[in-house]
Amino acid sequence: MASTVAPHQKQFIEEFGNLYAAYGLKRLNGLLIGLLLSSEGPLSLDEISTVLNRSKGLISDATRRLNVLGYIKKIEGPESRKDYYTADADIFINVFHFNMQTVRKNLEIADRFQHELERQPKKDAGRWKTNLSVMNAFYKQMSDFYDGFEDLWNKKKKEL
Amino acid sequence: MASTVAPHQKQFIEEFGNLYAAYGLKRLNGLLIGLLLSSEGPLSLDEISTVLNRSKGLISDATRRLNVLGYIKKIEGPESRKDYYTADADIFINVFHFNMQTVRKNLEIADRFQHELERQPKKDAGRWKTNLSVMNAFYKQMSDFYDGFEDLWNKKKKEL
DNA sequence: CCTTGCGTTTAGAAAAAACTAAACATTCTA
DNA sequence: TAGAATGTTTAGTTTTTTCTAAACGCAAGG
Repeated sequence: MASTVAPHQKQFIEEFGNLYAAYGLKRLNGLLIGLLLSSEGPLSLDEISTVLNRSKGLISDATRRLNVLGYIKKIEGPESRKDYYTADADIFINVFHFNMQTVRKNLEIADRFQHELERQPKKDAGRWKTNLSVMNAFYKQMSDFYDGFEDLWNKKKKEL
Repeated sequence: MASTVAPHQKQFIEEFGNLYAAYGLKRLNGLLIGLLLSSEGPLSLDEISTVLNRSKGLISDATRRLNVLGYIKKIEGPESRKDYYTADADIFINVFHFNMQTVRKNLEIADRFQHELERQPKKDAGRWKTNLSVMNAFYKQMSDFYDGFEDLWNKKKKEL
């Protein structure tokens, strides 16, 4: 497998890095995922390390984490005892699940503090109360929407 | 206005800080927004600075940025020339718009590189091509969903 | 004008994150 | 069983981010 990469693949990888960075995630994770998405076959640690120009230890750590998150997959190398990595087919939905968690967390917080304020009614918390119910309504709707989204995607995926 | 804060408001503020941090955004922004959401009236720079225990310069900078993003609003103080800040009523939808941008960016990238690969057909880019079309389909659907979400929310907001 | 009360900018300190190089552990191979 | 090829852990360095303290600028009121 080539340890270097064509110009527009390089560009794609960079875009992914930037995307992840802009999103607050680790730039390196973006680079890694961009690389695996645009590579024909699975890549070894050393290959990734060379292309991305990072030390082996760092890549070892990054791949392990991304593997746990379900963003990339470890492949048993056929011949040697090398590990090979490839982008998980469900990577997009898995990243989406991460977002979903945040939405659920928002909803949970709104709920919790709404109950808190009811249980122990404070004067001068009118604004807070109002904000909590808007927050609750918003993330409830979003949560429902996300469920709908996932159902639809699962159907569409079968067609592809 | 009180320069200190009840225990469970403190807790709410912390939750918001953690939420933002977990999302990759600045923890301080979360704290600030949590504070404003749970405060009865607008707060001055100095009050925010005291409650969050950060220097005035830092808070000055943070508020200005959040104001530009539309997450918080500057209120003209009636008596003095102090600036007062409050959480924008549309804060949740505005944060949502930020996500939307990322989704659109993903879609744009998928599109762009699909065209790139067509224009200049590489052999051994089968995997990349497949991934791009999955990516395209995924973020297209998500983009559509987001539009639908926003329409529905605008309707629901009128009821509240 | 001079002073006072405010928000902003800035230089640099402190803390956190990203990264490297090297030691280490494990497993295969000869 | 020694050597080679691998992935992991660790200690420490570099880079980036966050934050403070103080200087600054500007407007209002005497």
